[in-house]
Amino acid sequence: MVSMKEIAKRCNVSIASVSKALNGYSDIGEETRNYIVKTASEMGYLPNSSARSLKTKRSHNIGVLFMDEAMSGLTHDFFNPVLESFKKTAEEKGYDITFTSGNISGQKMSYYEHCRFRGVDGVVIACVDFYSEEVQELVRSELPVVTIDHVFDGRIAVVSNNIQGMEELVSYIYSMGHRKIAYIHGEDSSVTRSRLNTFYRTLQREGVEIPDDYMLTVPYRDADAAALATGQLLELKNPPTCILYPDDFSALGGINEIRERGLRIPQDISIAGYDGITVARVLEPKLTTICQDTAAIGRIAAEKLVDLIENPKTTLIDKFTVSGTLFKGASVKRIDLR
Amino acid sequence: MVSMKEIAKRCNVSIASVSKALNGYSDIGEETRNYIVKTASEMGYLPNSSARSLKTKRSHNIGVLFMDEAMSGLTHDFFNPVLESFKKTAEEKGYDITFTSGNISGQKMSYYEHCRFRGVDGVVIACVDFYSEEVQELVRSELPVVTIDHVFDGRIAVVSNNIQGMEELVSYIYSMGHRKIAYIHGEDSSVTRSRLNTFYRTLQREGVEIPDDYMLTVPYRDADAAALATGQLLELKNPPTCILYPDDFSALGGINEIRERGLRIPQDISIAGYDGITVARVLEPKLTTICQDTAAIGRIAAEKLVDLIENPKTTLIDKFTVSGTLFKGASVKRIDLR
DNA sequence: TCGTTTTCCTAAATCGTTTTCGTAAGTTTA
DNA sequence: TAAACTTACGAAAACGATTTAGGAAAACGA
Repeated sequence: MVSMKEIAKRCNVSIASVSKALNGYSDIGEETRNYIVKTASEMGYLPNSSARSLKTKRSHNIGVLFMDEAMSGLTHDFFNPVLESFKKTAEEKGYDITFTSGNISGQKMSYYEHCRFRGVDGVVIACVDFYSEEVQELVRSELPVVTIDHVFDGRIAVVSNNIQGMEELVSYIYSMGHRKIAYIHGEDSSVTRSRLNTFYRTLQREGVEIPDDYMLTVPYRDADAAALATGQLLELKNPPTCILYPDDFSALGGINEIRERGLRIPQDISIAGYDGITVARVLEPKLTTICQDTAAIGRIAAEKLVDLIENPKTTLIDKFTVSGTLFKGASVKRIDLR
Repeated sequence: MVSMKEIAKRCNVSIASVSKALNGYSDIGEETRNYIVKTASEMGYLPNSSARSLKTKRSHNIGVLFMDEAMSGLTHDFFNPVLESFKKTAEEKGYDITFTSGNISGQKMSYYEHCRFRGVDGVVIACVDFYSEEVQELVRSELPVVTIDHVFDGRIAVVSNNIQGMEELVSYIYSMGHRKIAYIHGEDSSVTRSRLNTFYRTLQREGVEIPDDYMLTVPYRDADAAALATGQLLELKNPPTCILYPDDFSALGGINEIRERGLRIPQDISIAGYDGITVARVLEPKLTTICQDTAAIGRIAAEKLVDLIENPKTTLIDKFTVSGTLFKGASVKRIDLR
């Protein structure tokens, strides 16, 4: 590995001059700089990031904390494109992405310890149990942090606009003539609460009351549970004309159950999902859903985090809301109001 | 940040002793060691990985190189669980995962340069254009490398057993009475060639000849192209009784096309996919497919790479083949042979 | 011509570790 | 009791960069 020292020797200059030439400092002569830069590239020089980090305390590395489980309404199919977009943006700004999980070098570490050990410049948190002690420790720490789909006081958060999304979805379904709308929703989390609240509010505004037995709780992204719940709804004396699911994947489970009972979508019953995962747009009938703007969520999270890292004093600490767009699939039928 | 120096001062010992105590060397007294370890943990000491890497030339960091595009038959839905499993195994062995893409710190770098810059101990390559110059450079380098689903001479590779998988799949379909089997296959790659070859060979052994117009090429993971190709097959004078798809996702496109023409699966036509992605097991009729053992692929890749990193002299350089398992979904009907 | 400023460059300290080598004390052996 | 080992520890040199403080030479102003 060729180091600055060797370049210095070859060029008959000091190491300091090499450093300055290579890093664009001003107090170095034009000729010397060119000469040094040229020989450096000839020698195949590459900076050593460990040495650099050691000295500068900046690693140009961002930690990503996310679990594979379907927590907080952020499902895996949904988070992947978010991470992809985050990675792309971060890389453009010169940062690498490292996963920070529990244990390293054999011994267990907390997330926070792991981050400190690796010397990441900041952390993005998503898809985890935000109430766990470990996450709390990280959020309370001095590290720059951005959270996705969860808001902590005094921390930057990027959240999908569940209020707008749910309102648009429910309004659309209402406008299609549905009045008996059931909602199989995910387990409790800030996302779930926000959607549930908007569901009730939007319908109440239209004067629609939803009976309690139209509301069921299932885990996110659990097709079987969703199928079961769907069966329950279909067996009601007064079944709904439309069923909302916690996410698209769950909706797939619902589709199976509905078809198994010989019913057709949307002729016999309408359904809608949430998220807008890829398969939802491939299947027939195309699923009516709210497409999350995963690219924007990832990009904004990366932009804000890098901004926070590089300009800690002036970066606005706030919640950034990203709106989804309603996809009007064929899974919701227009009902004639007699 | 509390360093060894501070611990040394507090304990009235030398820095060397602290290092020895903390890293389990033998030439340190039992009492001193305990005292040092105790104060270190009291002071909240964490090693500085940059300093350590600088000195030891080992980062305990593994680079992951994979593109989001659907190259080489390794689709995204399929690779995700592989990466997940890889990550888990690597972490258990004390390694972190960093994505190594093209550019860092603003300037463009080749993958190899990026790896050297970050000082990763090894690289796993998957899902990329294995013939690109950049990948070649990496593979020819001195870095420990493991590739997934592609074999380079003198390099460790973990590949899914396409021969066994295809053979099992085709034999099963044959045993269900199908003789007119069409194969919509992916674009050329070593994976595709291996599957194609096995497809022909297996059927030939049974004395079945496949007409050329039963064979169509589409990009991997392109539902629309698969739908188009499906239409083409259905319009043949002598249409097949069963269609094989390059992957499960493509099969979804086929399903749509088939249904749009008023045909039922499997009553009117049988289909089969490849990979065994999650949705394939949720949809009805459940898709007959080869379930890749993604967990094993990721785990073995990580194990081999770590082994290669830690024991370069004795690690077996070889190709490790992981078999998939046939999932007999309802999408293939039994045909009575009259 | 002399002092002042600017330009270009270097020496050296430092970041937090690991690791080699030396040595003093303690222990064993003959 | 002297010689030969062990054991336990420390001093110091790396690793490869960044950065501060300062100095020599050149350029400048009067």
